[in-house]
Amino acid sequence: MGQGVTIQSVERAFRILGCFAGSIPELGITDISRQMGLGKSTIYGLVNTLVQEGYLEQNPENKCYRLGLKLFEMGCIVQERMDIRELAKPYLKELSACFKMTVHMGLYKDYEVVYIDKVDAPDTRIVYSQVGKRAPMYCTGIGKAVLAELEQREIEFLLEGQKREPLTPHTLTAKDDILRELEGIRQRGYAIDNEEVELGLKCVASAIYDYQGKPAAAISISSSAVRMTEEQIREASCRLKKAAEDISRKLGYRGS
Amino acid sequence: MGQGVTIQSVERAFRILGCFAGSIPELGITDISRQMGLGKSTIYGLVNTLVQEGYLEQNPENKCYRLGLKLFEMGCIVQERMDIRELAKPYLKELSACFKMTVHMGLYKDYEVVYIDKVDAPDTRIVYSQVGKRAPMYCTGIGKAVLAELEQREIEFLLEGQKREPLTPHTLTAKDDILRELEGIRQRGYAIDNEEVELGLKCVASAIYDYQGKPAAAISISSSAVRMTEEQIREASCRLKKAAEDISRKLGYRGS
DNA sequence: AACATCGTTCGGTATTATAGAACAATCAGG
DNA sequence: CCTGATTGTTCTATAATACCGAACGATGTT
Repeated sequence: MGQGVTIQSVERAFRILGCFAGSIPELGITDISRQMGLGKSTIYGLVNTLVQEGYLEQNPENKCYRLGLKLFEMGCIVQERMDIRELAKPYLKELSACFKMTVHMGLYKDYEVVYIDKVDAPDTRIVYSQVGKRAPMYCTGIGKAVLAELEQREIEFLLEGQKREPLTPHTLTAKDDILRELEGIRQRGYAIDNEEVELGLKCVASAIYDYQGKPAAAISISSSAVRMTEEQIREASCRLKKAAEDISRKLGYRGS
Repeated sequence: MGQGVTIQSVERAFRILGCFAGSIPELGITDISRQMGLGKSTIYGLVNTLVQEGYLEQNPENKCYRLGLKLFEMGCIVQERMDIRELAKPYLKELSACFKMTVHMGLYKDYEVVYIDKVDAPDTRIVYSQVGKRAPMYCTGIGKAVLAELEQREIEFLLEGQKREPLTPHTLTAKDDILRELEGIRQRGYAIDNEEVELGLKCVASAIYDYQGKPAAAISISSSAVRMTEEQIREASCRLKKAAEDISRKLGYRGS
């Protein structure tokens, strides 16, 4: 992680931004000061700079701070430049429309999955949005689909390095179980999340490869467990694999 | 602008991020160094820190840097917390479906408009996305709708402070012309962009008020000039005003 | 093969961020 | 209405820290 030169005050500034990623959207100077373990005046200067740059804004009523619009603006720019996202969008839409289920796309980044897009099922009422969120590799459909296709060294490293918690009774946490599961994924060409992250929720996922042949992302079709029958899984996995292959090819992948 | 304490290195770090907001998505150390007018080693340290925090990432091929995924993640969080956005979404969808035109929502921020959401017309092929972008007040529908409802002092200050360029032959730039236009907007209750920002593009816009009664945002219906007939403008403005009022009321506005 | 340009490293210097105490403003409770 | 404990903010001395210029090795170009 921490390699090379680090400018202390800049690092601190971003750690302050990180404080606002939690569940509490508004924080005061004292809150931040406590959370960071630094003096109030130090935080004050940093926060002031963040406000000037538009990355934080101050609620004039209670003097508390919250994340600023600039982050939204910059986030939009990043979004526009993610060509894999634009490229995959029509496939996601088609899959969602075809199966009337929710479709996700996740990027492999820093040994985790970052959800970068989704298309909700047409009948979705409550939207439990995941876009922008991170998720672990070992128990999500998208995570496992990517994990299975990584180099053996990287798989080992990944499974060694992180602790795994059982999110449901179905979650695999033992290293051997996961390795066996990954072997199955490689043979089938797609991964299944069998209520491993949330009870009553199943999904099918398939990996997307970049021009170097490395798994860079994955797409998934998810639905309530009752609707996701064996029959549906067969059909969905087939269409999903086809879509993932097409996207990979458009990214410059020349493989199987 | 620059009030209070400023931490130099933090300010510089964010100015570096700003360099990537332009049209060139990848920059090298030397590029940034030139653009910032600072030594390479100074930039190197700052960029390194930005990479460590995930706000920049390095392309391993050409060693160049680009905006990092962390900005996307943080942008998504900001997006989630914009309650006005969630609140207005159904109205935008309905307006778009009803008129088969594109609907935008813009926030008033720092004497400019920031587009925070849109719903494309159903038949839209090319998507010239504006979400996340800023736009001037004096010539856009959303900008004028908000501008007209600001306090006279603020209007004066705003019109004094910025230079206005005619984007099309229809753009109003003279202060007196604009003041007269704003008077008309206040009387009608909605603003019209009559090909003032792009030839062949018209739009109707109406302001949204926050709980303090101040204009905080606006929504607009836009379409090609040929489709936007007098008849359409009458109907659209009527529905638009109704929607804007409803949204304002949900934000806590208690007014006319 | 010489040259130019790139990203990166190094170390002395003094600018700059830091921390702690004091400030005014606000709020809660008696 | 006053007290007392918060809050965000300002100030200042200190020394830690970010800065710069020059040098490095690696690429790629002429």
